[in-house]
Amino acid sequence: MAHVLVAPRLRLNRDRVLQAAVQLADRIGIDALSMRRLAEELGVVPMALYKHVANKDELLDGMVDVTVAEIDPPDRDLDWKAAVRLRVLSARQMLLRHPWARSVLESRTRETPTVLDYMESTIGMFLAGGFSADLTHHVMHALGSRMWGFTQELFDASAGPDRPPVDTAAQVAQLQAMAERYPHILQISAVAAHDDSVVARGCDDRFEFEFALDLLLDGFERLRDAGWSSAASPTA
Amino acid sequence: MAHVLVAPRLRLNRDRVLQAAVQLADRIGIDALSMRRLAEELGVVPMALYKHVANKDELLDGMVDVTVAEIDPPDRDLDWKAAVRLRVLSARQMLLRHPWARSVLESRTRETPTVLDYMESTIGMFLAGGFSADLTHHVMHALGSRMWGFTQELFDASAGPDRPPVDTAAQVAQLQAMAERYPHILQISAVAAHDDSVVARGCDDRFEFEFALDLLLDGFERLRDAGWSSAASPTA
DNA sequence: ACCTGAACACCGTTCAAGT
DNA sequence: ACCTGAACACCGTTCAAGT
Repeated sequence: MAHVLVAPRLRLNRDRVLQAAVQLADRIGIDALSMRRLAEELGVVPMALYKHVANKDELLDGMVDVTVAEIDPPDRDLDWKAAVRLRVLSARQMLLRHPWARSVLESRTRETPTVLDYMESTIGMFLAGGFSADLTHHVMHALGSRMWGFTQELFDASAGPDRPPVDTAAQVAQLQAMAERYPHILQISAVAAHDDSVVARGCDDRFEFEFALDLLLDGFERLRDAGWSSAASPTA
Repeated sequence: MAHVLVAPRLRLNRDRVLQAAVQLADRIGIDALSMRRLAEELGVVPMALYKHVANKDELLDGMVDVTVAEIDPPDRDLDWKAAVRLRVLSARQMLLRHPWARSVLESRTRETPTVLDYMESTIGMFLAGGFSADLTHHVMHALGSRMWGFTQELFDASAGPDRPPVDTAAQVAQLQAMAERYPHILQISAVAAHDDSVVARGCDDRFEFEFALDLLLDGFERLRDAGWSSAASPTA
């Protein structure tokens, strides 16, 4: 097979395994990435991988490390708000390059050094911006996965299976049924329908992401300026 | 086996299959839930399930429907903010009952009627509260998965495998290493350390959730009162 | 030190057959 | 109409053996 010729039995090591796994996931998706498939890709028997990663879980942890390390380091010349904003958007760019990384990042519970480094420097941006440790703690929680450049979108059409093509008559009938049962959904979808596609298409993902991010950052700033403390919080 | 005696061959139907799947997932977790295991639970051969759900994906969609239907309907006597708040917290309660539902909800891309109903009525709360369709659209995106009562927490310790118990000497050494490399992480963790456990424990999940939720709701209100429109948005 | 072969205990799903 | 049996093409991982 082709890949045996392309990769003629270089000695494996952990890094080669992780790099190959990331590239393979980029190409065939995370569901199709199995230890067996990865081994085949490397021209090696499945068990050979287990010398370099303990098991599949550790492989996934390693793949997270590779991708998180791609996120730009903080820009020290910017104020906290611009710095956080830019960095989160850099994380988002990384996720656009590795679409599978989101779900893997979500399912990980192991704190690898690379992930801790990322959190450490992000926390540092808030502290340097005059946030108390108390407020920074809650702000980091509020940021949550947005720190990694993603949020759960309502329906990520691109992540799903391709819809079967629907003929125009059926589409019209479907819309009429929708209009009756889900008038509000149609109403707010129409706002975003810049082009011909009628429902839940053409939302500007970047706009939505920055809208929520800026709403949060503005809220954080307001709390900081008001001298917010969890002890005096109205919701406590 | 016990379950054969307990469930002596009632005729299966889609609803019995879904209910059994939800209960089984509550008990053994979503990873352990297989078509084969579920069939065994129902005292039936695996293939018998395929008469009632097309495949595993449809089973998961059905399980989402069952749990989403448990979320309280909107309280019409409350103003929009209190109503949204209460409902999202009700969703959160449902997720505490069915911890597996979060990841399944995240991975679904099919809009089932139950899920659409939930979105429809949530959108309705904002529209009734005087939000424009335009703003409601973006507000729903900003809410994102928080609408379902969850957010990605930084490290969900409870979701991970049990940590091996560490002896005190090793723990002290580990803390010293952390203090050197991750001073900021330690600093904001200390704030939340109410009890003896030292790092990343004892965060009040409900407090964190409401902190971020209220921050967003307040931000939404501010934009509404300012007559926000995406056409005039500074980030556009 | 690194890789292999054969095996184990699982998956989801199809197809043809039973009642 | 509903359930079964046998089979297919996959998984992750262990263990003992090869070089």
